[in-house]
Amino acid sequence: MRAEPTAIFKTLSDPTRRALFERLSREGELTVHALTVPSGVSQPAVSKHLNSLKLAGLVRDRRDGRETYYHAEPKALAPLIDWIGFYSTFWHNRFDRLGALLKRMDQ
Amino acid sequence: MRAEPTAIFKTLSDPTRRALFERLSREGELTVHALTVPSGVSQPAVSKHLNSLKLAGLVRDRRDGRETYYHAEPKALAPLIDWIGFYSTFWHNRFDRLGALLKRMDQ
DNA sequence: ACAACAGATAACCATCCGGTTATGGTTTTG
DNA sequence: CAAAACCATAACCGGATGGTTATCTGTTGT
Repeated sequence: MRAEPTAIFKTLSDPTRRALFERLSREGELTVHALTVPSGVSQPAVSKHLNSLKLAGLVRDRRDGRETYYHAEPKALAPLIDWIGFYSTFWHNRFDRLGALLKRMDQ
Repeated sequence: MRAEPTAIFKTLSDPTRRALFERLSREGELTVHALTVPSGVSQPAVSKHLNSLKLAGLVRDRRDGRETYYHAEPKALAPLIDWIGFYSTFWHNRFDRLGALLKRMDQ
């Protein structure tokens, strides 16, 4: 049984949500406030997006006083890479099961 | 300017649609009828999904009489891989040699 | 103590999305 | 030529989704 990539695809399909993940990937730990300011949407919207990302395993949070720090969890992208290599014969032939390969590299 | 992966994420986020792409990737050219039978949804639903995939560049079609053959366009997944490597430093390190591969493949 | 701040949740709303049935346009078949 | 087959499109419907404002809890600072 392979991991289900539907949730990851769906979570990353929203540009605002993906932008949050991108910032966290590049800048490390950030508070909700820091993420909200340049996001273009309201703070509740950001909170909801962060919760979606969290449910998909793409981010984690850490409470510190009245602030909550979020950080990206890039390993959660593995099912995506696995899917690309597994179902697309094009990539499959060229990368020989890229996902599995990268998993082995992780050790 | 990087390719916009939103459309690809969104298109692949639906399981029925992704299953169509998977079948076309594995089995090559198939008619709408052949795709409809085991899909679990109606023929118009399949046609609409195929059109979505087509708009995202993930499939192409070829008319032959009263039948329309669809086939996968796996190169259209390249922006996905590019995005993963670009925004996730975690995977970026693992993709160091991959970027060159992708560019060389573009011929 | 209290005012201000950080964040999550509730309630609501408009739009999008994936499904359906019905139908129309071509092409093949009998 | 008439009927059947293949596919696309139209029209419609219910539920999911992304946004808002309002509010609540909890924490910090004066």
